[in-house]
Amino acid sequence: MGVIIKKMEQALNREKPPRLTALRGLQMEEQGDPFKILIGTILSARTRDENTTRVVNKLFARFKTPQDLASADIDEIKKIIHSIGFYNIKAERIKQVSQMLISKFGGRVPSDIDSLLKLPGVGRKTANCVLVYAFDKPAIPVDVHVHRISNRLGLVSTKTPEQTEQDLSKLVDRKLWTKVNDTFVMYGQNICLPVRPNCKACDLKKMCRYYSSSSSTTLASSS
DNA sequence: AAAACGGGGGC
DNA sequence: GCCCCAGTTTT
Repeated sequence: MGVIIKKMEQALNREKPPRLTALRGLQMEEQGDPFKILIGTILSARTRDENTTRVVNKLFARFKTPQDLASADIDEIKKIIHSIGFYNIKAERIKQVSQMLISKFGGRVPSDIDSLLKLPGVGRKTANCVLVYAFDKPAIPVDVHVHRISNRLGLVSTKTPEQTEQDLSKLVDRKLWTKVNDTFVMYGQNICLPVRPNCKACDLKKMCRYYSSSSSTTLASSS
């Protein structure tokens, strides 16, 4: 797995541009704060990341703690995050999450999966993000990119992200559990796209089921 | 199993 | 103008 990640990183560097830095609201200046990781991850669902990062920073400039957000005016929250997708639902949820943190978890973000999954708007992917990024606990957040690429490379053979998570966790060294997410996601955005992936730039063709089963017309053209 | 939530960016 | 996007909840 370490080799795979290294080859992905090399390809990403070689393909110069995208690198969409400052990814995911988890690597902002506020990283390490479980509350901000939790809220930032909830807000990032199904939205482009540069945009979300900006919004998250704006939100935390105004509301810094669960107490702040729990008592915030919902319309002000909505106004701040209005430029991201699903902003209406997300505003309600992050306020509810903050309230529940206070009422059920002593104002702190819980560090076990069962408690995290009780929070509104928190599913497996978000819960695992909090576990591994905020608490350095074993967890593999499986989003569409991790799921797709793991299957294309034959690391797993699964239908659901849950299965992928389970199978991957047996395969991956604990040290790499955050890297799998970080690297696969960037690779998925920039090279191993859902459709017309840039296989020309990829050094993993030899082990790739998608590549070996694709005709040249389904791959991205070079010119 | 499928629909619904959704504004912004790429083309 | 059309299509897609670091999911989760509800039907």
